Amino acid sequence: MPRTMTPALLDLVADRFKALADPARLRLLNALRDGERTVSELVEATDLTQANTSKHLALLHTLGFVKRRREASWTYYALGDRDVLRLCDLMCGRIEAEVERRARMLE
Amino acid sequence: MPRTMTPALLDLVADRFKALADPARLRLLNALRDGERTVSELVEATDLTQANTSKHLALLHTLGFVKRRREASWTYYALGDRDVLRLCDLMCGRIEAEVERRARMLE
DNA sequence: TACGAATATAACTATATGGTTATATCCTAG
DNA sequence: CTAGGATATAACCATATAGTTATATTCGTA
Repeated sequence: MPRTMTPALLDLVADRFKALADPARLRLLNALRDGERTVSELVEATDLTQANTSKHLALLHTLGFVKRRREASWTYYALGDRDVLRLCDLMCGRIEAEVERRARMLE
Repeated sequence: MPRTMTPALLDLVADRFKALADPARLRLLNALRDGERTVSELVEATDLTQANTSKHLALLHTLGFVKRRREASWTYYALGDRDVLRLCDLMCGRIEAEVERRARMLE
């Protein structure tokens, strides 16, 4: 975080964290782990409705978390870059640490 | 992100991203960059109301993003660990990259 | 051209949550 | 033990948004 966090920059950062702050969107990103998928494949993989899936994907795309490629009548989505998973991994690491800390307190 | 993202784990991750998905809380974390601060100092630094500040700090504390220490009638808050800023830096890095990409497209 | 599959969007509702005001709690001084 | 400062909590309202249903769009094909 740069020292000079203007209110505008703070809003941008907050918006991006907000995009990751939803279980449905995290499921979608996780489903893209192994490569690109069509919307229908993502619907299948995540158990979300088609409309809901499209809406979430649109948001993730706007913020660059996923990229897309049209081919015939399908849209293939893929992770935007490696940062996405790195962010999630960092968060998971925190949770693991927390769980361990709690386990140790119960010993 | 581990391969097996159970719904419960997804909720935990989402909750943590949600904590960072608010400009007011980001301001508080940023204000803690250089070390611990009392609540009143944070109120002063962020222009939030006292009640609002306390509420946000309570949430950040629950999730381990800040730690606190009571001394006399003051509560000193500090960053929970280095991950917090690392997460924000990653996000800022994404934004910078995005801005640059856009600038290049206008050339 | 008309149809159907794949995807996107619009309108709506219900819920979650950020900010405020008011009050409670905790601590120290006198 | 009372007063006052520092912090936390409660109750409330207004807004934002996730999910749904319905419809629009886009594209290949009969």
